[in-house]
Amino acid sequence: MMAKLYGRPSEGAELVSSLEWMDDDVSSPDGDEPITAHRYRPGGMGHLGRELGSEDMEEDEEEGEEEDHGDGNAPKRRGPKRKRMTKARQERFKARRVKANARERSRMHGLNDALENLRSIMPCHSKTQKLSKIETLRLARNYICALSEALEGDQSTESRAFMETLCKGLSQPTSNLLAGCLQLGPGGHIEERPEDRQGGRGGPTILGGVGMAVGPISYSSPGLPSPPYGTLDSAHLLHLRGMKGGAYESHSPNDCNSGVGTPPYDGPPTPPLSIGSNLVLKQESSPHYLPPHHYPPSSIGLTGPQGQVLYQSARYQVPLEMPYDSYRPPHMAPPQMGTVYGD
DNA sequence: TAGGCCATCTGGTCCT
DNA sequence: AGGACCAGATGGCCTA
Repeated sequence: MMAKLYGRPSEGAELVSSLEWMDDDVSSPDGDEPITAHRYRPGGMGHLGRELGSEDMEEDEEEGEEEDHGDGNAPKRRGPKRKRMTKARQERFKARRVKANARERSRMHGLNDALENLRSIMPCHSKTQKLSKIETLRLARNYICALSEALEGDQSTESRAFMETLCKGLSQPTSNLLAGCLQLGPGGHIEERPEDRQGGRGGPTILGGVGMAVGPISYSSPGLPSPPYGTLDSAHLLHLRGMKGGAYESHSPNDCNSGVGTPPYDGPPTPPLSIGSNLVLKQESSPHYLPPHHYPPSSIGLTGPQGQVLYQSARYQVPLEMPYDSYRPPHMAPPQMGTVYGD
């Protein structure tokens, strides 16, 4: 009867059957037990179509008072006698419901758009392994905390602590994605690799023990993990380096736990870079621009129980003992405006 | 097959 | 009265 408004199979469906259900005795199909929103139509989608107190939803009582249902103890329903659900009222209700559904869809799409915007400014995102909603929110929260701590000077954006803050409470796959992003760095342009599909739910463990508690990032899987893929917008982090004395300087420490005491924030001098899998770095001219850096494997926990390197970027195999700055590949110089990394 | 994630429908509540 | 927001519920899709 109803044309599908969007792609989802169930969209616009079931309304008619809901109305049909509404034509049944409202008290309950099998008795006078109170109807709550949790009573369902068997096999159908959605709830018993009923709006308490709504004229349109007042039920068909053409048989008069509800039957006894054979249970003499059942209390009689109180309140005004319900009017019959006429055809016209059904139509009105239907139209109203359709409108409400459309509004709700649109509202949820707006919410999803906002979430997508949030994803796009996360330090790490992959074309093929999209962060789930909950993971996006968690990562965003962690990102804010990590950046706040970095601004306080407690930790460097290249530190292990920064990574740990970033990974707090994230799922294993998301942590893996982060690790992969950090590992691949600016040259890590990944385009639709088949392994991408495996990095999703329950993928191989790289960062073990990263739970709600702040645990050490440690490798917990015996075999070599397959590399997670994605990209890290490390320029995000590097903005920080140039911010001392800049617009962020006045940003006082922010307690991630209390969430209070954050002064008004004027925003960065340049909009946050949003670099997807194509890694387009286009803000070299920004006064706060700093070239992307690369995390040493040891800083993101890609080591075995004995500290051995279990996973390293194929491009940059470096000894773990080397300080980070000493092995930054020479080609990590600031890219040209509009540079597209990758193949 | 179980579990996670998602889009959608739905009824209730609050607000304008 | 109508819209926004919310939470509960369903079924579909996907992956391990």
